[in-house]
Amino acid sequence: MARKKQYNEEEVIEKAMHLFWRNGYENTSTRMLEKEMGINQFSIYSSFGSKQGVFLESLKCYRSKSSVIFKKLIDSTKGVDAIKDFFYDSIKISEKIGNEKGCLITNTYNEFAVNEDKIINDQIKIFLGNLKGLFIDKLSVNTTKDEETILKQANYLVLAKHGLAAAARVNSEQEIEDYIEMTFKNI
Amino acid sequence: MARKKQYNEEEVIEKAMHLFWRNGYENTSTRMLEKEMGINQFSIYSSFGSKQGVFLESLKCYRSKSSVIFKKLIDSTKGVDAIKDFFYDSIKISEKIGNEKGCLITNTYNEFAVNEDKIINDQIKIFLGNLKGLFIDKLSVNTTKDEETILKQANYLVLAKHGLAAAARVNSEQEIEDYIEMTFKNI
DNA sequence: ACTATAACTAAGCGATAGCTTAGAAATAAT
DNA sequence: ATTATTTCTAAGCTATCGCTTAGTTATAGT
Repeated sequence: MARKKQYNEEEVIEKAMHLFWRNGYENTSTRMLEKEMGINQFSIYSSFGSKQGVFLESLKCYRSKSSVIFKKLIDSTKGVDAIKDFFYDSIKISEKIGNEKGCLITNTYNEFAVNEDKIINDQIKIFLGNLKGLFIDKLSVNTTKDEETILKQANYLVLAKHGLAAAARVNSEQEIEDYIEMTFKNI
Repeated sequence: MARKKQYNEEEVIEKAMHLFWRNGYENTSTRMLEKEMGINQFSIYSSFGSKQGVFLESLKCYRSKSSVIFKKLIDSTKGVDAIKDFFYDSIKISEKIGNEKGCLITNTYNEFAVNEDKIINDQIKIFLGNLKGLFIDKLSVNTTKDEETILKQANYLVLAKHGLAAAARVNSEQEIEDYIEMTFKNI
């Protein structure tokens, strides 16, 4: 009964994700989005409601793109080494997904820690909470460790992942490898 | 021959520093600055030239406020333990300086890694370069370590400091202590 | 007391932000 | 072919951004 959409919502969100990844949330304007996504502001707003809506969909897209390495981590029986692999994988997947550096989640965490937007911060908290849960699972493979140690190490690893994402933006491959190896020496 | 300034530039910059610390650079407007600093936009611009000028002076103020713990690190002969003390001190001084959380330098690093403002990024690079140099000095107290190990460990510690600043914003005192202890376990 | 000069206030500048809307264009059902 | 409905384009809305300026007020030197 009516005209069809001339764009695919998943496709344009992927383009938006790259823009947010490169520039951050605040430094991405709706004009930049309409240029990158290839559709008009009207279409953006009718499909996603708001700039925040586009961003939340972009986060969803990011999670879906990186689900491969999460699945690998979940399925692994290697314990701590599975987490170490995950650290290496997370660098590789960033290059693969979009030839971008760092991690969209960490960038968002850093940007919104100061900003405070409840909806987006909740998303990040859920994401990091899940990550910590996964780390706890893998650390628990070693049954000689008590619960307290496991919790400490999981907290440590989540924060180490932040350092890794920061490193990935500017440091060399060798430095990143050094950082990962050093991190797991302490576990 | 003329009227005198009704404000002290150092005093108003300290107020600006707190505002930038809490909100970040982009999320601090000149209207917010004039309210917090207690002076008119005209006065801000005649004293500091631009918003960036106010920020650069705020960074200078931050460095001067935290110089105490840097001096302690420089003067110490305790080697690696001096760096660990510095980690603990940096948490304490953040509370002392302004009852603020995290680290203005790290916040700035995170915000401008995406943004790219050459002058401000240079300031951060200098700051982090100096920090790494200090870490190398202290690690070198242990003469059994080869140069390569020292460089790796210094890089690691600079990145660990990022994780620490992130942790300081949200985590509990106990979690922060755990993180620091874990970081220095194998150094 | 007068004057020159700097610091003050408050209004406003152009640019850009997120978002909306009026009207034209397209299409599935009749 | 007509119609109902949705998508599209392009212009424009209000708010806020960093920054400037016109005009007033205060003060040190004469």
